[in-house]
Amino acid sequence: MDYPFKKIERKWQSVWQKNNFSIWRAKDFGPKKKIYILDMFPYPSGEGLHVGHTEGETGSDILSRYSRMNDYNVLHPMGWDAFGLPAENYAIKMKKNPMTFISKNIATFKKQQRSIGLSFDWSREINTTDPNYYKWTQLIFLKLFEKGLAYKAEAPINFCPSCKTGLANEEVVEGKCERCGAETTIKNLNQWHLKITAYAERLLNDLDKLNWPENIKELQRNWIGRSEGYEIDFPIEFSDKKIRVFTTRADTIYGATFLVLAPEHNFCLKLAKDDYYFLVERYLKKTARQDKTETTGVFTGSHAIHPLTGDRLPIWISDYVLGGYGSAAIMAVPAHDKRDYVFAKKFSLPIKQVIQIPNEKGLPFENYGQLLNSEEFTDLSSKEAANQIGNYLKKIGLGKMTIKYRLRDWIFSRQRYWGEPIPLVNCPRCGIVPLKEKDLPLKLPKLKTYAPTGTGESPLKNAEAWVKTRCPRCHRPARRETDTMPNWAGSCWYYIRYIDPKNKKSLADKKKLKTWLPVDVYVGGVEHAVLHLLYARFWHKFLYDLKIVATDEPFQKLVNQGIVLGPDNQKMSKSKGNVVNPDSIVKKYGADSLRLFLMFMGPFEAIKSWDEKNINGVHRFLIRLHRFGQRLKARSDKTETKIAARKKTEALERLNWTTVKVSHDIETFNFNTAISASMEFLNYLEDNKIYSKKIFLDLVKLLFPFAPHLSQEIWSNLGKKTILDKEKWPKTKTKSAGPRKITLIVQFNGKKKTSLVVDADKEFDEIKNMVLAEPKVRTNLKNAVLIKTVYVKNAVVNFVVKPKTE
RNA sequence: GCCCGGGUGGUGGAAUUGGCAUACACGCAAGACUUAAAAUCUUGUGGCCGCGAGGCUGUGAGGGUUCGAGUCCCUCUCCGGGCACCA
Repeated sequence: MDYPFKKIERKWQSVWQKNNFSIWRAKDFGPKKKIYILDMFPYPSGEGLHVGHTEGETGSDILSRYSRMNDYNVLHPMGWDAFGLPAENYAIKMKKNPMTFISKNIATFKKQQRSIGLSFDWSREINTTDPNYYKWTQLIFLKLFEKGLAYKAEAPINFCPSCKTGLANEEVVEGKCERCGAETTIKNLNQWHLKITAYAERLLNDLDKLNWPENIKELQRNWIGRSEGYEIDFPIEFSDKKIRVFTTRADTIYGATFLVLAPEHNFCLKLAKDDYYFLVERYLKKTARQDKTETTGVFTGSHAIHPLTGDRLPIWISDYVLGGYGSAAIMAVPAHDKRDYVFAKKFSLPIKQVIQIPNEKGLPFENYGQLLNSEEFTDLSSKEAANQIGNYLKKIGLGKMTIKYRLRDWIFSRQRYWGEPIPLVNCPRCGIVPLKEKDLPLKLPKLKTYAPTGTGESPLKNAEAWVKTRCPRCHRPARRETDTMPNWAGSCWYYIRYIDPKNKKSLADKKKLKTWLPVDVYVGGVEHAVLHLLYARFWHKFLYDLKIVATDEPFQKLVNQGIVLGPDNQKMSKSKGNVVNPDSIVKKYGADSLRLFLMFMGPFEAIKSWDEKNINGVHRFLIRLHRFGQRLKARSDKTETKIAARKKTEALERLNWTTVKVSHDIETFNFNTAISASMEFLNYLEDNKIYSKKIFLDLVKLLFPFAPHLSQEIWSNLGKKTILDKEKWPKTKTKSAGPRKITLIVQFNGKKKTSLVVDADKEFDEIKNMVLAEPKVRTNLKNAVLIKTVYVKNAVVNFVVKPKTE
């Protein structure tokens, strides 16, 4: 028989809702230990909550409810990352302000979150598009500007022709716009940048301190891409100028047979000799860096002088050398670099081997062999040679050690409407002038049309009345900056605002910040590894330098929920029509079943595919749990005393074990095994007819974080008046009272033959006779010669034998 | 090409870190209840051999270390993810 989940869930949700959910409100100051459990706040899209959100939010909810019962002061807030393109596109289509769309969606999201029983502290709700919120986002930008970390520069940047805006490096995935999937192009635009590269070293080093999944740390390390190497100057023949190259392989310098400049290099045209000028000019014009497979290049006609050998090295131009990395010029060592090799082959340039490659097959080019053909450095190891050659170059003034990063500065302006306006003014007299703090927030104006201009400029350009202003410094007529911030800006510091969401004087009160930061557990998807998570760390470190926050990292522990694929094993998306809406599951099976199902599908961090038929398993479990509660209620208290003492001791021991297991598994996000341990325990109670209210109520407590509605219902059905959130988690004992029994495994040659129950912590001599008396042991020993006996206390005895030979 | 993960029944997945492989659940099969079906309950369920007790075999492949390997080491292979003319 099914249980009345609809009635039960409605009932307890309305109890929790009293006083605006005050039971889940975090106390800023108090004697309890704090824990800050944070979800990556969602973008309130028109599609509503999907099972991906639900999975992560259920996981953090379980930990939050568990923590409350373990006497923690829990901060578990929720809010809305509401700037961004979908709302803007909707606004363009409907000719309405994006806010109307956002408000409606937020209402839907909240209703859904309540319907699955998520225990957020709603008194701290925030919304990045609220001027009372983005006032502070703008203030942080002004601080960055003040410290010289925000600058405007014309640079070739990624541009999305469909979204009609510039993008950050991080927003381009495989040459496509991260948001809309259109192919991006490179455009020269005058854009605001944030100098994230100034923090590269710290962003890299501090990863070591964090309790994050190793793969995410590795993604950030690769993205930052630190390389140690040398800058080496190659004098140009018949000139006093030098070409500076960057290499991580100074040891291969004797193998350099030509130089290659990126087409963006300043010297390209200057170096082009008469006969070659036309060719070079043509090459520079047509190169578009589209085709990465074809090797192209052009000779300048000039030569450089090798700083050690004095050889003449031809200087070439090719787009396989990048303009934006290193010094946009390389020394080509075709014998030991694959790309240089391909280029040398194509244009018949010399190849000179300078490192021993011991084995043709399997060894990488970077293999640290010994040097060949390298004058006094010959026979040194590659590593040693790099040092010595580096030192020598330094001595003669042609080289120095240096560190380069792959990380680029963050392109921070967007030519769109629905973002925080950049609070700056262009004054014909004073130049770029920041607004005063008292003039924040600089609110977005209402427009007639929100469509991008198509000229590469923001729609705000059209709001003439808003654009026209006066310079904050000289008070003469001036014009506002019309670019807006990217949608990542608001999410860079929202976890700070939750701590003090209504503060009118500062981002948040210092004392409160000190109480709550850092975030102890941050739950979200892996897709933000080099976007939000990198940007937020950058801003946090900046705020740390301003002494606004007291920790140098925002998120101590990070947990990624694995994505939930659709039933077809494809990523859920509207266009594929495989999106599963949690509402339909709640309707059919109830919120508790949905929660349990999501957590039982597999490890929290693993990729899972949605297979609805498995929901029967957890739903049946809840039915049985409910029924067991009903049965207990129907019995008189006298029945309980009838359970045999031995049976009861065993049950208590199993309960203890289950409690330890479930607690551990919640703390480590192994929810699937916590649930199976609970299932096993209920199976055990049923099979052995252990109708003990006391024991069962402890199981109900263990299940409360997972299935709060039904657990609370059973709790109250069995005569308890309290709210489970305020109850204490069952206590565990580390040692059991009586003599502990263990199951000893008996192996022959490492293979299990039998097992027997013995007292724990015994030496082999004490139990030897018992073991030898086992029939299986006797027969096995009879037919063999015993060579050795291995005994591991409390675990195993292994008889090493060989067959009797006749 | 480089860097991370991962490969266990028909399926999702367990295995306290070197000590009972396949817990828990799905599915399937048989049975009970039912006029019937659904729901529910009971039993069985890695493969091979055997009526049976039982035996053999088994965690992508091959080798190694060990009394003992899903777990550690080496070689290979396949799958997933990330980065990529980054010098």
